[in-house]
Amino acid sequence: MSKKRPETRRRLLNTVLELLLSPEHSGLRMIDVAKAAGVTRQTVYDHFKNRPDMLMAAIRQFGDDMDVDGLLAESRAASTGEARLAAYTRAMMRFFPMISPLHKALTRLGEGDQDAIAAWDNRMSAMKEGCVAAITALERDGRLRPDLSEAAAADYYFTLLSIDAWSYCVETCGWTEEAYLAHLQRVTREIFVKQD
Amino acid sequence: MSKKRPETRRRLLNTVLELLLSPEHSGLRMIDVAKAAGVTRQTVYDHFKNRPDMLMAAIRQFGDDMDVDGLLAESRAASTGEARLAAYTRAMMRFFPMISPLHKALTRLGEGDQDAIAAWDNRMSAMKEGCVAAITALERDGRLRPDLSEAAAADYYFTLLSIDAWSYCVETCGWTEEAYLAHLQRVTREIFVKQD
DNA sequence: CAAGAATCTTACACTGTGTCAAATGAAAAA
DNA sequence: TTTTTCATTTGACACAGTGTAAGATTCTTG
Repeated sequence: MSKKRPETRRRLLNTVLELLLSPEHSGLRMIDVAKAAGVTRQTVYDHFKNRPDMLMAAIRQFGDDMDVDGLLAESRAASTGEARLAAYTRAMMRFFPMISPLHKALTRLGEGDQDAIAAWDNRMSAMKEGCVAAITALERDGRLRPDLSEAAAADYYFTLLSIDAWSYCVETCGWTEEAYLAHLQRVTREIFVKQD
Repeated sequence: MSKKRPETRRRLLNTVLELLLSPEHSGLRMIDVAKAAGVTRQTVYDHFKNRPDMLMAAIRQFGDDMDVDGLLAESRAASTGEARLAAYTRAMMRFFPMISPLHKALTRLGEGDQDAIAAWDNRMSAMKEGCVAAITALERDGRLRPDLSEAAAADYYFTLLSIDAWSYCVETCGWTEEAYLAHLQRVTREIFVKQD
């Protein structure tokens, strides 16, 4: 059921993502995936247990195709807490334009595909660890605002790094990506970093 | 199709909300609504054109049942921009616990019920006007940070008043509602209000 | 009571998911 | 080259859920 012809599976997953990200995106039925991949509906079921399983596999592949480590390298290499915070924020802002289309596509599939959405949310919340690491580095430098606990600061930093907030300002309100990043850098500095 | 027996329609809408907000919430089929309301599936279709239409009516009723004007009175009556900003933030934080369950229920219905979700989003983004009003009042007092345009400040204030951010900190991370409100008051003041 | 409206009953058409078994076809092994 | 094997195809089928239709009831109200 899982690994018939790797090439076909690959093609199916690419097709799923393609359809999911296509502007129309009016449904995404199994038959649509099959047709677009030049294959029978049965073949889809030969490769994936069911719809949620197929979607989860597509999401996983999408994630794997991205060079996450490369994006995070600068942040991890930062020598000071402040530098790490800024670098992590910058990294996430580079991330968002890549994942935003898929994010929006997934939020509009509900009910039956709950598992797939959970898989995505899980990937997203891996970001939280980076938030914790950045705040921890800041605290270690003695530069975290004294009126904030490490946990609370990490929680709130995570909410500031919301893709929905980014999407609203950049995609809905027309901010440039640079303007949003600059704004967020100022905000995080003011909120989290102890001022001399 | 719309106005048969007002009492029955009312009962149906209440039932929809009840089921939507119930902890299990495993599906919400038309038949579930009918049974729970002690009525035939046909009767549901006698009162609502289809599923999205029914959901939209339920959402509308939910909104109408809330005393929005009462919650916003303090903000509208505020004499200074700073007071208005603080009052509006406070009002929204009183709002969120009431609407959060429905918000979560709606985000997990996708695809076919897109219209209903759009109706909800529309109601939510009415909040934006309050954000603009608060920021405008601040600007009028000459207390808006000079490095922020009125539009950009309103955009970002709106993202800070995100129910998802509230939900994450309060419901997921265990902040008290008071702590979140206090935090948000400090953050908005620091970000938007010109410091002397 | 009688008229008219709301609701019920039963049936059907349609779409989409998931399953099954046998037929086909193409590539690897003999 | 022939055989074997395995992915894919074909053409069903069962099932669940939505939406529609027509006629039979039951209720409200004049």
